[in-house]
Amino acid sequence: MSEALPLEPNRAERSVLAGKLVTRTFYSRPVLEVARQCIGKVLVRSNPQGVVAGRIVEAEAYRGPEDRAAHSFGGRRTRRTEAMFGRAGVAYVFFVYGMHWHLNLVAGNVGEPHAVLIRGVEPLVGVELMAARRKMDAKRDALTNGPGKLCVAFAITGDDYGADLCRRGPLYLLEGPAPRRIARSPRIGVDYAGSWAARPWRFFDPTSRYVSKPRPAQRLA
DNA sequence: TGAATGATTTACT
DNA sequence: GTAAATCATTCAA
Repeated sequence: MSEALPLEPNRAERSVLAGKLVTRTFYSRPVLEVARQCIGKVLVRSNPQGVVAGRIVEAEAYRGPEDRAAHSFGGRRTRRTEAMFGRAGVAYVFFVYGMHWHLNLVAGNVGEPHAVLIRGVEPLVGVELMAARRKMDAKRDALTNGPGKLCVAFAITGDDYGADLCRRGPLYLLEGPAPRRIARSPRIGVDYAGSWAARPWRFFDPTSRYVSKPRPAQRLA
């Protein structure tokens, strides 16, 4: 991308990156708790272009096999969903609408196909690199306020499928200050799931600018 | 083998 | 506000 990058992390950025790794036991719990408590944790991406990191401000729980909104509904186990059936603390990455990647954290015990979709992140480290990838100004909320947008900013693709988030590799999660408040609502974009769509399994920090904006169709509901 | 669709984003009227 | 972009995955046949 840009030849001027990467920049060395500054003092504040180094402080963020010095945080403790989130351990696998955190993920090996009920998916609703994982979704709620991952708000405030810090997602880190490290690759040859540089390091970017951001605070998770919005996430949704998907609890297969009973949850009709989950890709693992009905116990569907395929090449795509396989990661959700394995150990917790790895990345479940998938491609939708012919153009967007989405990142999930695998949760629960082995054999329980649960996952947490990351929908919004507040930039903390490498904002200029994110802006270059997004081809927009670094100050805009739209940089990382949606599941597909943040995957572009973090350069997350199918290559990250199954990545272990519990060690300092290309993609991992660090502890961060807990938010003052956590709000919840129904999940976005899962109207096909009948009554499951009404369950308040979306969690977010209501004070953050980087929570995703509802689409027109959502606004009417 | 083919048709339908989606855990969305962007551009445009 | 609406529509286009664009393709892996899924399911039916």
